[in-house]
Amino acid sequence: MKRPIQKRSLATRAKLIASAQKILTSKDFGALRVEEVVLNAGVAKGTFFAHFPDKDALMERVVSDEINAHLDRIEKQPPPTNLDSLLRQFMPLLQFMTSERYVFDLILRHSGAAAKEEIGPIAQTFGRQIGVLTKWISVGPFRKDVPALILAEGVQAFAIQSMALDFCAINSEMPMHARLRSYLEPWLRPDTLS
Amino acid sequence: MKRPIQKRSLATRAKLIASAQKILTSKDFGALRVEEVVLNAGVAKGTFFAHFPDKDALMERVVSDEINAHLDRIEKQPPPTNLDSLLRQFMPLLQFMTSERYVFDLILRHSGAAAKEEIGPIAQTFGRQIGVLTKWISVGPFRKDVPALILAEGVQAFAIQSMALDFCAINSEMPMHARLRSYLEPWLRPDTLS
DNA sequence: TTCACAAAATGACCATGGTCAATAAATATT
DNA sequence: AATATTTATTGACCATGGTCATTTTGTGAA
Repeated sequence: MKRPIQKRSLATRAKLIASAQKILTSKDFGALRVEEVVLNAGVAKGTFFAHFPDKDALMERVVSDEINAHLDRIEKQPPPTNLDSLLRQFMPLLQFMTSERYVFDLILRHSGAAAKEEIGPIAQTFGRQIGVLTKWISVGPFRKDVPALILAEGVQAFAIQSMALDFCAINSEMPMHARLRSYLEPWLRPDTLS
Repeated sequence: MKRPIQKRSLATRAKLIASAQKILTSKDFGALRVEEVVLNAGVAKGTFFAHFPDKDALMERVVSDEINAHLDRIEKQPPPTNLDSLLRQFMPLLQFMTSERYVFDLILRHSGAAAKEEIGPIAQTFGRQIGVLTKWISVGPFRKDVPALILAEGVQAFAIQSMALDFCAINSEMPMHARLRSYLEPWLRPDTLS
């Protein structure tokens, strides 16, 4: 017979997440160890894996919380009236995503839902991003000959490309936002160019 | 006083690579174990890490060899005269890149050179890709209002986006090449749209 | 209250990538 | 040839993520 989830279990999960967040105030994401999380939370290692399928799942949870906070802020703003303000509103989020190589790789790995499985928290934030971008693009001064959804997906692709190149030694003379702008101008406003 | 690398060392490295390649004829990339590689090559585990900084480095080597073979073929072809033949010529490469989740993640992780370090073999193949694309785009029937290099980088960004979405359960009803085409039409030929 | 049983937690154990002090094998110097 | 010095190899050992049979705890039924 099925029984509901005990509140003890919810408390344990909360302890694990809180423990991770506490550790992350003084350590990089990449330096976080499962061992440390469970020690700090006062539970056994096996308990961790009863709550999260793997370490990535916890990191996903923490990182997606951060991304969602950015998206909350972004969604509160009025739609941008030009490309530069669109860029400006998204930059803090991109900044976070590239704050650490580990974080960027984690996000990349989970930006699409894994095949045939349930959509993960990071993939969900990508869905939200597409939502905001689609709306903003459709009401803003941007090209109308292409569906706003396609344009939004393109912006996402260019953002990822810009972030990836930002980690690259060769291309580091150009700041990320400038690179992104050089893609988005011809993508979103091809008619304004000679 | 410095001495040249011994041929014994080169032989060992070759044995390791050959061993990996042999194993990969009957196993997925993701299932390859360092233990198995050294056993098969008849050397100790420590020897492996004297030749490769980590497992990724070997995988990079093997995967980049494969990519370079594709690029050799691609570079032999005449420049495409339209978008569809451009796509067709690149599809086998993209197919290989998405043949396995492990391979795609590896490629993503190493597509940009790691900061301040030497450029890796996979990053080099991305450089080659940009080279071919830039040339093809500049001589083909594509927009001229944007530098061909920027357009080429955009194609790469869209290719990655298409591959990533191809792994995604939600979006899998649309084949990769069709998705990529829907991005590239407005990116490379914005004037042909209404 | 007691019992039965499902949910939760435990920690010894495993798998695998990676390290390093010690050793062996080349090569240069005498 | 004997010795010194640098390069290459070795394998015991470590770090860390992850598993699972066993035990503990909570809860509904009697």
